[in-house]
Amino acid sequence: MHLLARSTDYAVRALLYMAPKRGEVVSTSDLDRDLKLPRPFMRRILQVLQKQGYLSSVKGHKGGFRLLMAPGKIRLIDLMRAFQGEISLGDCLFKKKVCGCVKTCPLRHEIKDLESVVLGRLSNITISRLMQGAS
Amino acid sequence: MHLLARSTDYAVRALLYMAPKRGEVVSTSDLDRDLKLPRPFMRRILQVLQKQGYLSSVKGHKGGFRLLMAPGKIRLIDLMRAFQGEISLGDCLFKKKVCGCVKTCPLRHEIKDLESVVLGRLSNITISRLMQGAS
DNA sequence: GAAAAATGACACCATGATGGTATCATTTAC
DNA sequence: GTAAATGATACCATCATGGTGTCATTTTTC
Repeated sequence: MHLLARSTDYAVRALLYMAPKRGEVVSTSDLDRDLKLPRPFMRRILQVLQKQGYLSSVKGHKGGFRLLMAPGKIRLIDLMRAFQGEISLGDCLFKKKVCGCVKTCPLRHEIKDLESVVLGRLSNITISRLMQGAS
Repeated sequence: MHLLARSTDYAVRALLYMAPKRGEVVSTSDLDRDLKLPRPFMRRILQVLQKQGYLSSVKGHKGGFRLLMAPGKIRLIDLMRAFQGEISLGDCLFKKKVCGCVKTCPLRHEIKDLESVVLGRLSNITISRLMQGAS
């Protein structure tokens, strides 16, 4: 059971790498050289981060990506959503087929409860907080 | 992202079904008739529950399973472990390949933290508690 | 102007976990 | 003896994930 997908993890690493270099253009090659992550996969991830507004892209030779958002505003939960979809521990596994017991299902209730706890904590984890934590 | 696998969910349903019938023998057919879950899959699940000591089995005609353990002692976390393996949100995704930063990895630390919270709450959820919650 | 180095946009593939089925042997009530 | 159950497994289909590859376009640099 992985809470974080690899893609999310890679994204975090990339952002942690770029955070101190704010304003600078960082290319996939830079990431590849320093972080040793699978390059084409990383490219895809950076493109997502760009579309989500975390990065701006610079095309052409000497191009790359630039960090747009303040590290304190980049929340882990949002990255997870971008790469893994909505985080819902508590969705009923059965779409109307089995249960019917939407209201009464005790499991659903307990897990939904837990979910809000998890989401709450994940919301507090930001890139800048992770940067501090690395010390 | 599913915290609970379907197998775990089925197991819970089966146990909730059997709990009020304690002492009685319940067969796969009974479960099948009343809970409308995929029968051969259910069989496999009951066998696991038996091997784990939750149920005893009665072979032959009119056979089935009998609930052994008190509903208050059956914890969701243990069922999850039985059907989904060890619940570890925080394992590093990379086995020595990428990181090296075992101590410093900030993500790892934060998630491990969250993990203990989740495990703690899951440990408190028992079958009997779910029975009450259904009211 | 041409080559090099970058992103944009996809299509594609391999693998593993999960959900689910099927089969055959054995046991036991009637 | 037959029906109805479990024991034990082998098997299969589907899907999410991780990862690769390709082609077009852009832009710097010479």
